[in-house]
This record gives sequence, C-alpha cells and structure tokens, in this order.
Amino acid sequence: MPASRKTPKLADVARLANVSEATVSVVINGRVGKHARVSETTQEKIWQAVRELGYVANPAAKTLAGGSSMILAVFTFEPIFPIEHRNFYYPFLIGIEQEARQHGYDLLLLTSIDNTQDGRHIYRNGRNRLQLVDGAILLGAENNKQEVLALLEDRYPFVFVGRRDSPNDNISYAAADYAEGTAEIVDYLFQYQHQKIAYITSRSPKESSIDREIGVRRGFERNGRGLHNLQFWTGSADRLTLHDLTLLLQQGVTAFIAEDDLLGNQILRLAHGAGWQCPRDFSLAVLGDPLSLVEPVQTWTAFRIPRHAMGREAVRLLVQMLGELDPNRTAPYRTMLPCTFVPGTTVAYPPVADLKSRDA
Amino acid sequence: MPASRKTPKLADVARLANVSEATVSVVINGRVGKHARVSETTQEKIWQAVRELGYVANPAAKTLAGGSSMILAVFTFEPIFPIEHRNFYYPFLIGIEQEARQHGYDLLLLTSIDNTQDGRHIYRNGRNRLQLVDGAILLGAENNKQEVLALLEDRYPFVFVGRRDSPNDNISYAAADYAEGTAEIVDYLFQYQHQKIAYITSRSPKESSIDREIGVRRGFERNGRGLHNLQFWTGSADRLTLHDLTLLLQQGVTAFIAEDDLLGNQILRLAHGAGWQCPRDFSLAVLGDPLSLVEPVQTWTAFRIPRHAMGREAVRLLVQMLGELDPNRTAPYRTMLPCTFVPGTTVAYPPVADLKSRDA
DNA sequence: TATTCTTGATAAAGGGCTTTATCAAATAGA
DNA sequence: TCTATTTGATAAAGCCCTTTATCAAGAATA
Repeated sequence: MPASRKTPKLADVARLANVSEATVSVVINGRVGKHARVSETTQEKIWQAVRELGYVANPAAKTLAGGSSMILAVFTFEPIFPIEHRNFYYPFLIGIEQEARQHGYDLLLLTSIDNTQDGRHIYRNGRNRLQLVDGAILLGAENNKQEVLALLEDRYPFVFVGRRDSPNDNISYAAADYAEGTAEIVDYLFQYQHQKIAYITSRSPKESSIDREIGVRRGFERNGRGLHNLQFWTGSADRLTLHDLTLLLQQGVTAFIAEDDLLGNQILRLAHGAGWQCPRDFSLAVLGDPLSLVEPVQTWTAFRIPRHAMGREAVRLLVQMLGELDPNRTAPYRTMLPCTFVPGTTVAYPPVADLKSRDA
Repeated sequence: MPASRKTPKLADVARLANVSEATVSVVINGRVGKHARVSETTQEKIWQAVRELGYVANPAAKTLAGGSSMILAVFTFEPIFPIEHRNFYYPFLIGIEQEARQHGYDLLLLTSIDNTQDGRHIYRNGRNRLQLVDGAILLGAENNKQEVLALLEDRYPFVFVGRRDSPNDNISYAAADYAEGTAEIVDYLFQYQHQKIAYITSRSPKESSIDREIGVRRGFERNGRGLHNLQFWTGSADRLTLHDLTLLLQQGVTAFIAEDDLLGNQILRLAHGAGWQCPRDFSLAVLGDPLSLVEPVQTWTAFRIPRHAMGREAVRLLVQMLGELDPNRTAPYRTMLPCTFVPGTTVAYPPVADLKSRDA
C-alpha cells in the first residue's frame, strides 16, 4: 500500500503516547493484566494517540506475529463455489456469513479448484492458503480425507459443516441429524399404511449417505417392522430403470424412499412414462432438500436440512474453539441440529388393490 | 497454526538446497534475472527441496515483506452483503468470483457493517482490512466518498463496479452504459408513437441516476423531440400518488419511464387500483433490472444490466492494474459495457383516444 | 599478464506486530 | 528501618519473507 502520507504504525502511536511499542500492543489488544500491567492513565494516553493518528493495525503483521487476523476461511471441496442461484450449498454460506459478521470476522473464500497437477487442495501454488486466517469452515461433500487429517494433526482450527468421520473421531462439526430425519419419514410412511418400502440409494461411502441408511433401519425397528419389508435398490439415478421399479412394485412395494431428489426425480420420470401417478399409484419420499436446480413438479414429502442454522452453528463452534483457553483440549466441538419434516404431496395411502391384497 | 511437525519455512528449503534464503525467494517467485542471477542447476536444486519439504510460503509474511497475497477484497457499501437470493448485487459477485478464480486469486469478503461508532468503513476495529490483500473491488451504491478518495490518494489499487465520479475523474471502473440503455428505451417508446412521456425518477445524486436522466434527454434529442414533451416527476416510490399520475395523463402523457422497478411497481399498483391496465391504457418502461425481491407481474419493457460481465470486467481491470509495470500511471482503468434492451410486455401503442387527440 | 565484464549468489536490512523475560519504583509487611 | 512483594512498563527476540547492495570468481578483452 504505497501511501502519500504513510499509514501510521504502532511505533508512531508509541512515540506520540510516550510509551513503548510493547505497551501499546498490550493495550490495543486488551491484554492488560495478562501480558503486562498498564495504568489507567497510560491506557487513556494510548487510546488518545490511536484516535489522533487514526491508527489501524496491519493485519499481515499481526498475523505474522501470531496475533489474530479476524478472518475465517471458508473452504469448499465442491468444484464450483456456491455463489450460484439455487445451489445446494448456498444457504450454508448465508448462515456462515451472518454468524461470522456477528463475531466481527471477515470471510476468505477458497475453492478447491486447482490447476496445478499435485492434487493438493488446501495448499495451492506453493502457498498454504490457510495460514493467513484464524480458522476455517470446511464445506462440501468431496472432501479430501488426507488433507483434512493433515489439518487435524497440525491442530489447525477448523469446523466441518456436516458430520465427518475420522479414525479418532475427533473432527469438529455442525451437522444435521439425517438419521432421525429419515426415521421420521419412515414413521410417516407407516402411518399411511405402507407395509413394504423400497429404499432407493446411491449407497455412497459419504457420511450423509450412511446416516440416511441408518435412519431407514431405525425407522423400521422402532415401528416394529421386520427388515424383510425393506427392499433396497442401489445405484445412481441414470441406472434406475422402469423395469427395476416394476419389479419392486410386484414384490408388494407401495412406497419409495429416494436418497436424494435426483433419484426421486428419476423415479417420477419413469413412472410418468408408464402412466403411473404419484401418490395415487405409489408413494414417494425424498431424504433432504433438492440438490438439483430443477424446479420440482410436486412438493416432495421430505425433510428440510437446516442449512442456514448449520452454517451459523459451524461458525459459532469455530469461534468458540478459537476463544478456548485450553490448548490441550482434544474433544471435538460438535452440534447436531434437527431436520424438519415436510409432509409434501407425494405420500398417500397405498392403492386399494394393495390394501386388499395385504388383508387377503 | 500450532503444528506438530512444524511447517517448513524458507530457511528450511535454503538449508536443504544449500543456498541462501535470498536465492530461494528469488527462484520461487520467478524473479530470476530481475533481482539476481541463478544458474539452472541451482534452480533445480531449489525446486527439488521445495517439493521434498512440501514447502508453502506463508502469505502473511509475504504480504508483510511486500509480496503479493493473491487475494482480492470485495468490499460492498451495501448494508447487507449480497449473499442472498435474488439480491440485486448477487450477479456481480458471481462474475467477480469467476474471474478472480481464473486469475488464481482468492476473495476476501468485507462488508461495511460496522458496530463501532466511528463511522469508518474500510477501516474497522482499528484495522485496515485492505492491507492484507493485493487490491479491492468496490461494489454498491452507498459509497462513502471520503473513504474512496482516501484510497485514491493512497494509490491503493481498486476498481469500482459501476461508474463513479471523482474530482479528478481518476477512479477506475467497469460500468454499464445506462445512458445509452435508457436512450434506447426512449427510442422504443417513440417507435410506438408516444409523444408525451413522463420520467418518474428519484433524481438521486448517484451516478446511476444521473446517467439515466442523461439517457432520457439524449433519447429525446436524437429523435428530434422537444423537451416540452418530457414531464418529470421526482420523488420516492412511497410519495407517488394516483393524483400525480392522473395529472400527468391529463397533460397528454401516454408513457411512463420509471427509473427503477420500485417506482415502476408503484405506478402499476396505483393504476391497478384505478382500474387502468398496462399497456392498454398507458405504457411503462423501467430502467434496469429489478432491485426489489418481488416477482414482477408483467415482464417490464426495460434493459438488462450486464451485471455478470461487469463483475468479471472489474476483476480483469484490477488484475491488469496490479500487473502494470508503470507505478506512475495515473490514467484510470475503465470499461463501459452495453446494456441489453428487453421488449417486455408493458409498452404498446397509445390508446386510440390519445392518438386521435394528437391528430386533432 | 593486467584489466574489465559477467555470472552466480549472498548478507543484511527491513516490514509491523506480539510476547517473554527483565527491571525499577512504589508499596506492603515485619 | 529493611526486606518482600506488587505495580507499571520496557528491551529485545522473533514471526517469515523480499529486496538492495555487495562481493568473489570466472570469462572476456586488451
């Protein structure tokens, strides 16, 4: 920052106030009584000088010297940074931004896009992009386990948005309770007299997928239904065929649970092609908010992911972590937020034929 | 960043490669031949060491020592940071983000929200938030002239999104040509046989408002119409009454040009209350994209602001500025982007009665 | 062979801040 | 009155990197 009239520095304040730089630093950072003792009089003199010069600390220097930069990084492993309408990750960001601002933090947006060949993400162009900030919020599904573990080992302060497993189970996160949200969907289907249910899932190794499957099973268990009433179909949306659906229906399935809206939409599309209507001919529930940008035709019976709250909570946890006195604490910071059930219009009682056949 | 295995630093690389820190710095930053000469052999040795240690430069130190941080700040004077659906400023951000990433820059989001009482914005909590970054993109209408001038004087590199006046006319910007966009709207209204037109404007001192008025006048001039055919109504949307509109219509006005959609919507609301229909009873055009979050009932006859392109262009200009060799250049960096005319559905030929009265 | 360029590399001086260890003076305790 | 403690403040080292000025050695020129 080339300046005509040079920006005042700590030394200038010290000179004007007739004290040492150390004292100024202590006072300005509210470390009086911790690093050193400073009389009221001196403190007032210093603030006076600060005001007079319009002194502003250089954040780079602060950071370098081990102070805080009052900046949090938001790191997303998604290929496209969610600054995009209707993007699934967008509401998280809003929450993150709001909470960060409330705590006086600015946000450094980092994306994992990387045109170097080394495949590292957090590190880019030979520069650790996190060294500049006080801590990081990690967001997105495609996480690079290796890098995250490296951060953990470095005791770098970060919080995930969404549950994340790790060998020592020591990752901090603000997560949504997908399992319970899912179980409630199952409850609902049972209330609507569905007996046989098919779970259409990608069965990816991601935590979000694992939790949903846990929820499905939990739903069956707590309603006292045997797992023989639960059919699985595993694969990605483009692999799902009408034949698959027909087969499931023939086995007595009257309701589908789709892991996400991509699968849900595919079910709907196939069914529509065959002249079936939802929820007249079959019921359908979706586990969570839409990932796709397609405006849904019907309102899914689904649960809402508290994305906004998750973003806020993640920042809250991070700030708490940064303010924590004990540098030896190993316990992760965590919050589990509930999902909200949405009745929607895609679930109804099974077709009479099915009810009859059940009674028979 | 407390680390178990300390992050390697420049000195470590130097030691491993058996050269001085200075040499490493020169090589890593591609300053060979500029600051010093280094043989191919040595360079290779250094890169080897860098790879082996996984060295990553500390951005804070780089910044402090006068290097570049590869971070751009996005500063908005708006009270709410545009991370929000359907926000007027949102598309700008998308463009900014895309272009920044293309150039390898990360983004620091700064907002003008300020809970200290001193009323300063770029400076907050006794910390100049811009000292950390290489340059800044300024966005938003409520700019603080004083601060911007201070930046200019400091020769701090920044680019505005949108045209900005300054005493020496030396502010860099990527702007949209509102004047021409507006003039085209006027052309269009004349094509539709409107004779008397009312311009409903806030007449704020903002550049965007000034340019639109210039455009209105230009439209009249280049169509050879006298300004006595141009009526003005000045004020904010909540001050506009049905009486005002009636008066204008009585004076022979058949088309309104609203400076923004807030005014446009108010016109529509009032008219609707009186049983008038648009464009049957009167025509209406709006100068630019909607500021409000209200979904419009009709598609305005309007022009589109190339918000996305403006964002990108602003970053392009900033990057260019940063790469500029000549530190003494005083000429601002500027681009003027065209707006796109949108026919919409709110303009038609004037009511027959009016055409007749004109002929009479 | 003596002199001038080049080439290749370095020492050292910052850049602006934080923090630890240290100290003098003032106060309290005996 | 003399020592022990508390109070108020500082010197100096360090954070990690960039850049300028300087230099030794080898190559080219005379």
